[in-house]
Amino acid sequence: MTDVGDLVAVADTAAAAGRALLRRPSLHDVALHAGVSHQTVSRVINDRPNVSPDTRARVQAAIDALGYRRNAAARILATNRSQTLGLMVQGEPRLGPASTMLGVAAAARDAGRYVSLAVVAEPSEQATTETLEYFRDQAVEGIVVIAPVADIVEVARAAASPSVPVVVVAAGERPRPGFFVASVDQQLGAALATRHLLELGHADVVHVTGPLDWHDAVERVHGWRAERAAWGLPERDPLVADWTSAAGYRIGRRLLAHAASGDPVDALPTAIFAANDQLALGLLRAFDEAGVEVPGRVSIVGYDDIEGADYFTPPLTTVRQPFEELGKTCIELLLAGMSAKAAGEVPERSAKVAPTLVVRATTAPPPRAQPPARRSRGSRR
Amino acid sequence: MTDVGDLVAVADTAAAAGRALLRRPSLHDVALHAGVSHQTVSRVINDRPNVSPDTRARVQAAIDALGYRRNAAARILATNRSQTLGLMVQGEPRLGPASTMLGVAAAARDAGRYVSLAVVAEPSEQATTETLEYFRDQAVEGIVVIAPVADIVEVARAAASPSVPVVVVAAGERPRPGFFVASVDQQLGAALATRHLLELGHADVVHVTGPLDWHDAVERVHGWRAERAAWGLPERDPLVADWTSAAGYRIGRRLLAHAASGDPVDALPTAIFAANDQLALGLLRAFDEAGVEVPGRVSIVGYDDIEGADYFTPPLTTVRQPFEELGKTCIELLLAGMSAKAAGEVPERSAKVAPTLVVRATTAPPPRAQPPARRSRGSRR
DNA sequence: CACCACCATGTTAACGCTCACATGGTCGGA
DNA sequence: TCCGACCATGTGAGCGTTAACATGGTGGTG
Repeated sequence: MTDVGDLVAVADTAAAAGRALLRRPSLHDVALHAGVSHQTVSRVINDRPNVSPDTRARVQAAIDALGYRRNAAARILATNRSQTLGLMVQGEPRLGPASTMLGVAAAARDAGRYVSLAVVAEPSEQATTETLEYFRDQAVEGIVVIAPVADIVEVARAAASPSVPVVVVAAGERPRPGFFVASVDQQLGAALATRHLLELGHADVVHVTGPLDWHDAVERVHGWRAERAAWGLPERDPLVADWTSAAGYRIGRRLLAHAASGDPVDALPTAIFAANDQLALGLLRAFDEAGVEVPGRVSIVGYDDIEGADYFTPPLTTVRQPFEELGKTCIELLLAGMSAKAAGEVPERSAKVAPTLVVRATTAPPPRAQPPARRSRGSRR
Repeated sequence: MTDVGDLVAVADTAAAAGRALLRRPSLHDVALHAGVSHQTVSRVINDRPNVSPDTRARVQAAIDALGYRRNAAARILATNRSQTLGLMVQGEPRLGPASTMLGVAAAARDAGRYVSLAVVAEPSEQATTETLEYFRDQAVEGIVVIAPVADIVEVARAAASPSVPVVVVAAGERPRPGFFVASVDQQLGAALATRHLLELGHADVVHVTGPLDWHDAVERVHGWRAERAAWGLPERDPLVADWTSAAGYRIGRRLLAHAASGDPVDALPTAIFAANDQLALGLLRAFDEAGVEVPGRVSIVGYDDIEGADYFTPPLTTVRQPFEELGKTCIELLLAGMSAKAAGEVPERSAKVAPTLVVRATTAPPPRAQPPARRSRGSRR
């Protein structure tokens, strides 16, 4: 063919806009316009050496004049590299995952990659597999899985093809070759919360946990356990709940009821670490209704620092997670994995970002202890 | 070339997995394997007529045997249709936008489209333009813009190429040809909240609004205004805040201070409609501190129904928005726009989804009104 | 002065798919 | 019996790019 000659003749005389309606300019059009070969144009747009400054300028001018942009599909086809990363999230719009998503997307774009988003509604094996196929069809070069629930990780891990690195955002997973793990250090966060309470002089800290099929929940339990052990406290079980305020409230009521029953073993604890802010809110409400003072009688630490936590009654001491940083970390791991793969290595790595404690007004020394001259007696209450 | 012959010979004997390491099978490989032409294979995978059942089955078998999957890039290059939708969000992970994102992604996938995600950090013209170019490079066929702030919409509208339909998620925008608008009906939501308070017998309803460069905030003001007008109440201005609890708290304090100053014009209102739940939380806190009873002395309605709103003290009456449905609506509009464009039309449309009122415990009849023959004293505390 | 390296540039062939058209066989009606 | 319609299938070109290799000119070195 073709009428490319005509096209370019038009382009030379008419405005670029006029042509755009006809067809987007190709490398070839630019080449004709600049009086060079398409390969030279390719060299210019890819910033390759061995092009004279003069030619480079002329080509650049032609590019600008025609409003040329490289065709991504053609490039992908020719290079067999899609420049695309898959981002898979489970369909639960909690704030953390959402923020992580945005962090991932932003970091990916900074790295010059496209991001393909896929939502998997239920954490079933089938849904996960379908999603991975969806990504495979796009020839994504890496996948980020934001998977708060354990099952989904298992499937992702199993289905991950060896050639495509996967970063999973999930605390507590072990990295494997080609399978990276990024997470907020939930153990640290939980330890921070627990330590804060212990340092205030509390004899013990109770933990109200989220559902135990969530990684984050399990890790927070670990962190709490470890910190208590470090202070020489005996083993004890957490109170298992879910993430809702209703559950927090229910547990608060139960605690109050047991304490009222008079059994000293079941006395109302002086310090509670809740696995998220909603739980803390439910506890707060239960205690408020019962006239139990926070933090006078019992101290509470939450987790997440949700919007508004600073205006709970009282403002909540909690743990804040650096989600954007987490997103960035995901991409870093992925890119590292990709280039390592290209170099023939198959590394395994994990990375954690550190949460921070935000002290507000739900924590104070226990009723009868005096933290300045710290000296906790064996007895409690 | 090629060693395709060898490849397929291998495929015939070895497992598909063995070959995959060498090269992903192409149409051609499948054709060879099935003993037909590549075009016939193409017909099968595209479900086109004029293929005998027998052949179809044989081809299908070959596809399965080789684990063939169509190469998206090649298809895009050949058809000049990317099957990709751009999803642009502003980098603020509030819950609404996040849920909408997931809704969009899910609906797009159901419609067989890929979703390319881009985050624009600041709502500047430059950032927006860059994002649109990023999409243009991928030849997206439609764009969803989740743009809570006015400016970004303007830019998107201006930059939108006529050939790519744009759906903007923004209340109050006017659709234009090729520029669709999807939104939660914020005016309705605000009216619902206002009406609820008025129906309880309150003489007036004050509105604490979000920042007025947000569409949603402005629309809620409109809805509140309209409902008050419908009840024959005189015009009045809203109290402008932002979305934070701190602002709600500050406004609550100001209201209390004015009321304490004794000027009857500035008496403490009996009913407040807050533009979101965080604001409502701040108000709740201010009133609680001052010993002003909610809902005894003043009723409050929030907006969003954030997690935990049911365990505020007291549980918050609020307005819930159907974000997932909104996401679906976006895709419907976009697909309709795309096919209309293909048919040569250039429609303009908008669609709204309806929020619902969730009545809980922060609303009650006003102190002296008697809908259910209640009779409370004017004094407080 | 011959030779080779090196630089700027061009030429050609994929990449894997779809589209438009070509081919050959089958069947029914004139 | 012959012809055209229609069906099943095949052929070839082209989408816009990159990769590999080819070419011709220039300059430094022995």
